Parts: sequence; C-alpha cells; structure tokens
Amino acid sequence: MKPKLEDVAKLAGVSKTTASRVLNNRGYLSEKTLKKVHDAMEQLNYQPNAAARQLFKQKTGLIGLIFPTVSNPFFGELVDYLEYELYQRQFKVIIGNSLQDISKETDYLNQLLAGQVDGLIVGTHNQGIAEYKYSHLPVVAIDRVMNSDIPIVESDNYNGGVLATERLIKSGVKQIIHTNGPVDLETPANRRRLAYEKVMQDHGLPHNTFTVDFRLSYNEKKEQYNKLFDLYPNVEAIFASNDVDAKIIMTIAEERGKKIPDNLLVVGYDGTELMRNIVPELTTVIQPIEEMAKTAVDVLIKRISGVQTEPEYILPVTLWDGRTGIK
Amino acid sequence: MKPKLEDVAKLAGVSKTTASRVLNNRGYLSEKTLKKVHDAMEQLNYQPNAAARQLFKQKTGLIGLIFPTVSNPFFGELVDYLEYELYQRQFKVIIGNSLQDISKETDYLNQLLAGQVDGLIVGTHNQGIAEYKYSHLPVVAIDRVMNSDIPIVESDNYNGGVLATERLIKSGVKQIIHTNGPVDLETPANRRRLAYEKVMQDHGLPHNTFTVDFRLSYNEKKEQYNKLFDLYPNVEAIFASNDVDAKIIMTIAEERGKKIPDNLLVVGYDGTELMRNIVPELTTVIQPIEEMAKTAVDVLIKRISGVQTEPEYILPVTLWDGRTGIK
DNA sequence: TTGTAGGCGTTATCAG
DNA sequence: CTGATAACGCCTACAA
Repeated sequence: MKPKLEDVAKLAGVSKTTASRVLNNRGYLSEKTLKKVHDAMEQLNYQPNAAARQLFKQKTGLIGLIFPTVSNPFFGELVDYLEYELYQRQFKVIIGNSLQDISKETDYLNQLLAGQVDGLIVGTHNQGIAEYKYSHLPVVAIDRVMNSDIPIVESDNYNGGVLATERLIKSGVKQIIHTNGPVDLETPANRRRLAYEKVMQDHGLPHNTFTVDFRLSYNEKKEQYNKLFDLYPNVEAIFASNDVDAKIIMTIAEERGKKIPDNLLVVGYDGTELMRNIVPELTTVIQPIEEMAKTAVDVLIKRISGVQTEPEYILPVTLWDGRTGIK
Repeated sequence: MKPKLEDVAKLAGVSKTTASRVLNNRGYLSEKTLKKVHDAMEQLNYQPNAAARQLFKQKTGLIGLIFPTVSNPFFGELVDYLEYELYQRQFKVIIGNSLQDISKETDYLNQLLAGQVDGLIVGTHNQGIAEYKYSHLPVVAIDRVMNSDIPIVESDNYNGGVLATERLIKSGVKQIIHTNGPVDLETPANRRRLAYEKVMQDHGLPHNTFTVDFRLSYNEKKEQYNKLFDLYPNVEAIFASNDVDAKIIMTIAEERGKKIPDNLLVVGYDGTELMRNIVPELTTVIQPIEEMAKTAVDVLIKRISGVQTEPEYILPVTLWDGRTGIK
C-alpha cells in the first residue's frame, strides 16, 4: 500500500542504495539520477518509514514529557514552550498526563524507557518512582527532585516565597496563612514554605501552612478552602500555592462577605500569561516559564550529546504587583 | 548497551523465539522455561525495543494531536481528555502546537504521515492543508472543516449562539456585539455567528460582528477590544467568541468605567472547568469537552479498524448562567 | 558514480 | 512444547 524505497528505486530505474542516497543527500549523484529519483518520489508521494529509520539509527527523534495535566495553565504554558523549543531542534513530543492515575506515571515510564524516546522531561507530583534509576535515558526534571543523577530546572522558589510574604507583611497584616501541597513530596516548591516561615519568624509573626493536595477536584478544593476560613476566621492574608487556587480562595472569601483587599489580602504563585491577562488584579510571583522550558531543553540536549551538566538550574522570579496583595 | 531479546534468550538458555513467546504470552510454554526467561528479563532489566516492534507490526501505537496551543484552557482540557481516552486504549500521544507557525502544521503533518502515527486528531485554525488528502491515514477533526472524507466532531455551535444571544436579549438590551474569528476560516464556530445574526434579526435588532484573529497576542487583543469600545461607545452587551477573551473584555470595560452587568452584559463561550471555577460569574456556553474527546477517540478508533463512520457528530451545549449575562 | 549484502530488534510461520 | 528462518523498511560498508 504505502510505497517504500524499493518502489521508488524501481520506478526510477535505480537501486535502493541510490534512492536512499538521494533521500539523504549523501555521496555523489549525477544530476540525471537525482532528477529521476526525485520525480519517482513525488509521483508515489513517498514518505520514508519512521520505524525503520529509528530501528537503524537507534534514535527516535522523540522526547517524552510527563506532567500532571496540561489543563492547568502553568503546565499548559510550560508544555507549550517545551514543545516549541524541541520542535526547533527537530524533536517531536510525546506527552503523558499523570495526574489522574498514580500508576500511569510508572506505566508511561516503562514504555518510554523502551527506546520509545530519546529523552524525558519530567515534572510530575507523584513519588517513589524507582524506574528512573534503571535507565540510562537522559532525563531532566522541572521543579521536582528525582535523584542525584537527574538535573533539576526550577525557578527560585525560596526567593518567590520571600517576595510574596514580604509583600503581605508590608501592609501590616499579622495573620498570614500559606497554602501548599503535602510536605512529604520532595519538591523544590517546599522552599516557598521555608521562605514563608523564615520571613514570618524574622518579623515575629506566627506561621501556619494549610495543606491541600494538588490532585483534588475543584469541588473538593473549595471544600478545603472553606475549612481554611472556618479554621482561621481572623485570617488577614493568604499566600496561595498557585494562582488558580488563589482565585478560588478569592471567590470563597467574597462569598463569605470578605472584601479584597480590604478584609483579605491574597498573593498567588506561577504568574502564567493567562492569569496575568484574565485576572490582572491578582498579585502573584511570576515563574519564568519560557526560560525554564528553554533551559530544560538545553540541558536535555546536552545530556543526550553526552555533555556534562550542572545538578541544578535556578531561574529568577519576579513579583506581579496587583491590587490583591496590598492595602 | 541495552539488552535485546537475544541477550535474554542466551542468559535463559533458550532461543529468541521462546523468549519472544514468553514476552507476549503466546503459545504453550513449560513452567520451567517461563520462569527461566522471566528471571533473565528481570536480571537484565529488559525492555522490548519499540521501533523494531513498530517496524514489524506496521503500527506505532501513537496518535498525533494537532492543535493551536495547549496554553489555552479549552485546548488544554481537550488535549487532557484526549490523552486520557487514548491511554485507556493503549495509545500514546504526539502533540503538535501549530499556533505560532503557519508552516508548522504542514511540517508536522508531513512527518506524522510518514507512518509515525496510526491516526490523527486535528483541531487547528490554519487553512489550506492539502496534505490531508494525500494520505490514507485515519483522521478526525474537532470543530474544524477539513474535507469531505474527514469526520468532524463538534459541539452544537448554532444552538450555542442561540442560547447566548437569547440570554442577552432577555435583559432588554438592544446593542449587542458579537466577537469572532475571521469569517473566511471554514470552521463550525462560524455557525455561532449565523445563529447570533438570525436571533437578532428575529427580534428586529441590528447585528454587528467584530472580528479578532485568534492568533493575536494578549496585548494585541486588548488593543483590538479597546477599539471595539471606541467603535461602539453605546454597546450594551457582548457575546464573545471565548471565555478568555470575554474576561479580557470585562477588564477593559471596567477600566473604561463600565460596571458589569449594570452597564454591560457579557457572555463567553467554551465553559471550561477552569474558567467556571475561577470566574464563576461569567455567563458562558459550555462545550461538552469530555464528550467531544470521547467521541473523537471513538470515531478515530473506528476509522483505524476500518469501520464506517458518520460525516459529522454534533454534541449538545448548555448555558452556564452567571451574573454577567443578566440584569 | 552506482549496486550488493547484511544488519538494526522483533515477531510469525513452519518444522520438529 | 521449542527452534531456525525470513521478513518488516531503511541505511551503510564494501565492491565494482
């Protein structure tokens, strides 16, 4: 059905080898055969078979991206930039969203490690993935601690925590709550919490972190955040773990009669282009998503080519100073 | 470096054939060899080579997804569901974001048509893609007209347009503007415009559609929407082409001193989970994203198995009745 | 400048 | 129950 190189060769009246040479511009070809072969390829609408090439070359031209879900704006934008950067370097991208299933990450890994991809960029929240160890596949982690062999690209979470907390303290509020994922997850995002705690302590203020699992549905999250307000009725400010949650918190606060920023200050985290454009009033910490993507791809390509890389790449964050973080 | 089946066979003291049988649970195996081979596989941490399999089987287990960008919540959620559905059926997913480049779509296509994938789900906004014709690859389009051979999965855009327009008219406003992409793009989304025009006419009201290209950056879009207000200073309501733009319009309106909903009604389109949760006040038309993804995958699988399919699948929309659409 | 032959790793057919 | 062999489509020594 689908033409192969041999068909092209036959039609052009040459050997497979010659046809292959034309296909890859290798060696010396006479103008005449060049044209013959090109014509034949066109006529048959020939496309070289990817699997055969991969088998021979021992590389696939594919990179696997494993992230919780592209329906979250942060990961959506990150994956978008990653795909863009990789495309520039002739790589295509296989994506796996691992949020729903804990087993799915492992499953993806096992399959991808089967020589299905030339490298992996990972930013999942699941844990205990021993599989990474067993592979010699180049891997880069984004905002996620895997193991000592795997380089991490991350934004400056500690400084982000400092910026957010200090912004809130400046308005003179005392009761500032931080929301974050489970502590036991070994992620650089935990440094935001450390920064928050340190800054609060330095100012002689009490710190309280309210834990909410990433994986919860929107309704479950709303329930949790309602509990936050029940638990801390006098809360004056919230430093949320991400912008989506920050906005949900704002809505709940308003439902409960709290005006923002008068009765409650809110600072988010991530600062995606989307959120900055549709909720510009939200004060937030901007992660340099494009830079993170670029760096991750650079590092991965280096690893693929066997070049040495650093264990950690920390990129600077900035504060988006909206109306919700100051009064 | 990486062990192959032959290494496993050698270690287990059997032939490649037997090892392959164990790997695929095919035919009769004695308990003893079964164990031997399994042990060997474990010991070597064997992973079958994907390219070799693909070459032999003539299928890749991959589906290509070509969409404008996953950083838009609608496409993000859609891709998320598509990936989920396809994973359930043992397919992995290659994604291509074609928004930035016009040539990128063509490029992706050509590469993917090279037997790199077993099927394609397409939802781009670019046009004039002749390549689809030349391939016998199973393709399904989402909300996009390709050519007569390619089935379309879409939500009921016409009814969506009716719901949105009628919602606005109910509040007694007269000057209702609709925003949409370029008319010349042959997309089912144009039916929203038709519905809007028809409903307005039926009510004896004037209709005006304001064209804004999808591909514009956020800043360019803001500029455009500012022009909208300059052009129609007395606008009373806007039926926007999507929720993100609707929210941007709301922000601009408020900057210009218009209170919503008192001085301006706004209805969006898409109704993603994200937007319904972070901007619940926005009245919008909900596209059944999950159903669309399921249907698209069903149809694609049918096509791959050579089963006949309908030319068009239209799924019902619903109205999300927020505070911005009524006064 | 062009052709022949063998191999990339897997699976299926056909004997045994 | 198990093993040899050919084939999937492409690419590159090596020969001519």
